[in-house]
Amino acid sequence: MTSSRGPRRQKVTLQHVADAAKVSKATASLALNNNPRISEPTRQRVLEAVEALGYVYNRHAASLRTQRSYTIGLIIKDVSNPFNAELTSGAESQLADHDYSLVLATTDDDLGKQSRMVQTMLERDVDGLILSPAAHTAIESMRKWMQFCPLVLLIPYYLELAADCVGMDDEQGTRRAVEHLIERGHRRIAFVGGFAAQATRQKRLDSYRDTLRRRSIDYDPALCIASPVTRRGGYDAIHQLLRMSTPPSAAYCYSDVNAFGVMLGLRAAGLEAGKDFAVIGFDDVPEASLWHPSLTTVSADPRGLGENAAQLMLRRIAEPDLPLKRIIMPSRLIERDTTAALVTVPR
Amino acid sequence: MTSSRGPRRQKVTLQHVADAAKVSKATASLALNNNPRISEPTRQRVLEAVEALGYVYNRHAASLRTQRSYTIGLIIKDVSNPFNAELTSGAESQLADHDYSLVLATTDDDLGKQSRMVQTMLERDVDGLILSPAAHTAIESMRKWMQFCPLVLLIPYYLELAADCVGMDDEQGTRRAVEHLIERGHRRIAFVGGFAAQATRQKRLDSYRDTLRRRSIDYDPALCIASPVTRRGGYDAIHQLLRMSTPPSAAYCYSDVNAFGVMLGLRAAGLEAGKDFAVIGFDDVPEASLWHPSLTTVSADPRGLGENAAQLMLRRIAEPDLPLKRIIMPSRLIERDTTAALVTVPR
DNA sequence: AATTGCTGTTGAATCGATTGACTTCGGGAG
DNA sequence: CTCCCGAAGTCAATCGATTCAACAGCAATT
Repeated sequence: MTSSRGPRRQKVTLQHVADAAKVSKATASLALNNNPRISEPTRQRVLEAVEALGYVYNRHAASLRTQRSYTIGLIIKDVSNPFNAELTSGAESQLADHDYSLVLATTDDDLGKQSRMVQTMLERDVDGLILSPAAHTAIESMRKWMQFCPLVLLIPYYLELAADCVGMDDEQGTRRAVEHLIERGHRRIAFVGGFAAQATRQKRLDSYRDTLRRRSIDYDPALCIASPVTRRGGYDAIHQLLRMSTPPSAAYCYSDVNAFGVMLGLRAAGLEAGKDFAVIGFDDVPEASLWHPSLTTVSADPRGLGENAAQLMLRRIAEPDLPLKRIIMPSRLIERDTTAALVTVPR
Repeated sequence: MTSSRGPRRQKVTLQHVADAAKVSKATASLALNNNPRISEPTRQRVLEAVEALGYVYNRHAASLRTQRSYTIGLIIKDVSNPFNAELTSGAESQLADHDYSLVLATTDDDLGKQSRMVQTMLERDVDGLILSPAAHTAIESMRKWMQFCPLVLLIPYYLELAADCVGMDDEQGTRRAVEHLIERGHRRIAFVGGFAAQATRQKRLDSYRDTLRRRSIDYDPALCIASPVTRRGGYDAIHQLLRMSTPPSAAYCYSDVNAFGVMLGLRAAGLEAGKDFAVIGFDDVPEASLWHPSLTTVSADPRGLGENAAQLMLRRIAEPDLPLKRIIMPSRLIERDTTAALVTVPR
C-alpha cells in the first residue's frame, strides 16, 4: 500500500485573504493584529476570509520583519532525568500561556554539543535562552551569547555575569540536612556524589563543611566521595565508605539519585537505611517518597524552577532594562524514614 | 544595580559577509551551502569573513525562501511523566544528530490545548509533527493537519489514517503478562487502570480477555477497574478489589504508575506484593526495578520509541512517497519480585 | 468655497537568504 | 580568427508579513 499523501496543499497567504475580503494586504495584516485603526466591520470580513480559506499565519515571514520569533530556547543537560523533566514541564507550560514556543536542546554536559546547540538557537533567532550551562562553560562564551539575546541561567553561581538567574538555596538546604543528622546523633557524616567541577556541588560542600565546623565536628576529607550523579555512583561510594576503619553512620547525598544508589548499596551490605545508617538526598523527586524506606531529602521544586526561569525571561523580554534579578528558591528538608532512627551509641 | 545589557549588537547579514569577502551575496550563499560551483579559494575567503564578522545564519529568512524549517514539532500530553521524558529525550537526540531542532508542546490531554499547539506548530512551519494524540482526537482533525506536514503518531491504532506510526506491541506484552500470572497459579486476575477512551488500554483489555478465554478462565468484568493513570488511581482500585467477596489474587496494571499505587494499597492493607498478591505493571520505568519488592512489568523502551518516531519522520521528509510504515516495537516481560510466589491454593 | 482634521485604508519598501537565468572569461576545436 | 564550452560568478526576483508615509473621503470649521 502506498501512502496517499497528495501534493502539499498550496499555500494560502495573507494576499489571498486580503483578496477574498476585498481589502489590501496591509489592511488584512493590521486587522489580524487587532490594530485599532481598522474598523470593526472590515476586521470581521478579514476574519471570515481567514476562516473560509483556512489561512495559516507564517511566523517565519513575520519574524523576518519584526525580529521577534516568539520562541525561547531551553538548553539542559538531559531531559530524561526526572528533575529536568519537571523543570522543562514548568517552563513549557509557562511559556505556552504567553504564546511562546519552546525549543528544546540537550548537551549531555558536553561543551562542544552545547555550543552547537546554542548556535542553532541563535540561527533560529530565539527571543531568549534559558540555559543550564555544561560544566566548565566559560563566562566569556555566555557573555558573547548575551549579545544576541537575553540569557537566564539555571544556576545562581555566575555572579560575574550580568544575567538573570534562578536556583535553589543550596546553602540553607544543606545546613538543614546536616544539622538534622547531627541532631539525631551522627558525628561521622559522609558527603556523597557529584563532581568537583559542578558549582552547585561546591556550594553544598562548602555549606556542609561550614555546618560541621559550627557544631565543632571535624571535617574528614575521606568522607567526601565524588561520583557521577547516578545510582551507580552512590552505590560505589557507599561501598567504599563502609570499608573504612571508622565508617560513617550517615550520608548526605548530592542528589536523590545518588541516595538511591547508597540505599541499594546498604541493602547489598546487609544494612538497612533508616535503621543502621541514615541517608539524605537532594531534589525530592517523586520516587523519594515511594522507596522503601522512604527517603529524607531536601525539596527542590524543579517545576517551580522552570516556571520562574520562564517568567524571568518573559519579564526581561518585556522590559530589557530592568535591573538584574536573581531568584533563590527556598529549599526545605522533607523528613522521612531514612533518618528515622537515633544513633544509639554516638561517637 | 542596573543590568548593563547594551543595545543589541547590530546584525551581520550575508551581505556584510559578501562585502568583506569581495564577492556577491549569491556567491556567499552558495559558498556556505558547499555548492560545487564555487571554487575552493573563494569558499575559504567567505568562511574567513564569516568568522571575522561573527556572522549568524538567519534560518527564518532561509525558511521563508526554501519552505523548510529544519524543525520538528513534538506534541505530547505531559513531559513530567518519566515515560514521556525518555521518549522526548530519544527523539531530541535523534533529531539533533540530523541538524533538526525540536519544538516541544504539551496538551495535558486536552483537545482545545492540543489544537492550539498544533496551530502554533503549523505557523512555525514545522517540517513534521510527532504527535501523541489527546483522547478523543478526531481522525478528521489529524487528516487536516497532514495536509500541512507529515505526521508520525505515537500510537499504532489509527489504522484508518494514512500516517506513519510507532507503538508498543500491547497485545503480545499483555498476553505474556497474563500467561505468566496464570502459570503461577492465579485464576482471578484483575485489570487495573486507564480509561475506556484510551485506545491503548482497549487493546490491552482485549488481549487480556482473549488470553483468559484461551486458558478457559472466565472473564469477570467486576475485576476490571478503570482509573486515572496515577498512583492514587491504583491505590483506590486495589482497595475496591480487596473488599470483594472473592477478591483477585493478582493484578495486571495499565501502567507502572498504577502498579505502584496498587503496591502501596496492598501494604496499607497489611499484604505484601509478591507474597500475598501478585502485581504486574507496564512501561518498565526506572523505578520499577528499585521498588521494594521490585516490580514485574512489561518493558516498553520509551527512548527507543522516541528515536524511532524521529527516524520515521526524517525518512518521510527525505522520501515523501515511500509507503506507510508502522513500527510495532516488541515488548517483553521483565520478571521481578512482585510475581515471585506461586499461588499455593489455586482456585 | 476653501481649509483643517479625522478615520480608515493602501502602496511600496523592507526583513535576509535562495536560486534560476544570465554573464564573463579563458581556453580549445574547427 | 571565430565559435563553442565549461567553470566561476553575479543579477534580480522571490518567499510572506509588517509598517511608514501617503491618501481618499467626509465632517466640521472658518
